[in-house]
Amino acid sequence: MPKNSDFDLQDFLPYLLNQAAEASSYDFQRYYKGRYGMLRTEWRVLFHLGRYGKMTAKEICNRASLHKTKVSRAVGALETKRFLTRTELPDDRRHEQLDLTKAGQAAYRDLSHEAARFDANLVQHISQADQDVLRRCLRQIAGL
Amino acid sequence: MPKNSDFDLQDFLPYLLNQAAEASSYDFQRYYKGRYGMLRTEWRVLFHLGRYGKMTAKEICNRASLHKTKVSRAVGALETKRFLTRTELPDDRRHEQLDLTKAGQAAYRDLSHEAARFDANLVQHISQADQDVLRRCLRQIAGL
DNA sequence: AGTTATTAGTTGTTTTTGTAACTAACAATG
DNA sequence: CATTGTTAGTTACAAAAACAACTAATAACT
Repeated sequence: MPKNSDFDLQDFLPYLLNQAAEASSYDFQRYYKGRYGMLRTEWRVLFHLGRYGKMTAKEICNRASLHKTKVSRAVGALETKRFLTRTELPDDRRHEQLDLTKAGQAAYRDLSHEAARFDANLVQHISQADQDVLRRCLRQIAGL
Repeated sequence: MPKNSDFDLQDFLPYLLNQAAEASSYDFQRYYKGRYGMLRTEWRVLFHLGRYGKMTAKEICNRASLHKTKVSRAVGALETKRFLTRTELPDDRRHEQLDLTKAGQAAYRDLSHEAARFDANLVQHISQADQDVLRRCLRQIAGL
């Protein structure tokens, strides 16, 4: 069985991407899960609201490429934790604007601070030039 | 609220990695799921056995960074599909050697062929130099 | 040998996802 | 202004993953 003709699993990009994504996500979990009992989707929603300001669930779906059911559940969980409030918009009562509460903003600041440190630590052994290439390639593959 | 002092979500590596990983994995599913009804873990186990030859479940766990329960269930599913056989090793009856059947090998060849094509397509707009940087960085982050 | 500890693998139970069907509000068409 | 279509969001159910508890075989210790 000649295996050397095949390309190696270590070179298969979806595999590599998953391994890298899982490794880095797993380590960062400890912050949002450990400190606030949040799920990954909740952390993403929180990040979007904290970073880009008040918006509607649909906008988060689009920006974060998340399915509406995931966002719906995350918003519900964040509301229960009193990290955000919903306000029905008078012009179209289907939309509801999501706002972080003080507690939500505090959690966002804390976590985004950790995220920046975490990120810096991840790439500390990668040259600036390579980091730029890496992020550019990832954005392209992700279709961002 | 000064948001510009914060770093952007688009630059957070775990986020980017997840987006890229999900986008690429999602598209490749169609091959192993569509053609053989396999789950991602099954595909990984098949790939390991096809690429690196017969081995034990534990070895797959270590090489693929997969939890033993996932591998156990994937092996069961692949056995049901008659893609592999188990043989208890006489020297230690806890281990069982996993071997691909003819059908398993055929599926592996088919899928690894598609994987190579898929991979080439993913990086078609990325220069060879950048691809090298990308894979090197990913391997480092993944801890491979 | 007999007890305890490890290791490989499985099974069961709980969380979390994914998918589809649903409600409610609005828009467009006749 | 009824009918049909679309959109935002929720809910219910099925598939999959995570985690813990378990069995069986071997190793280590006394």
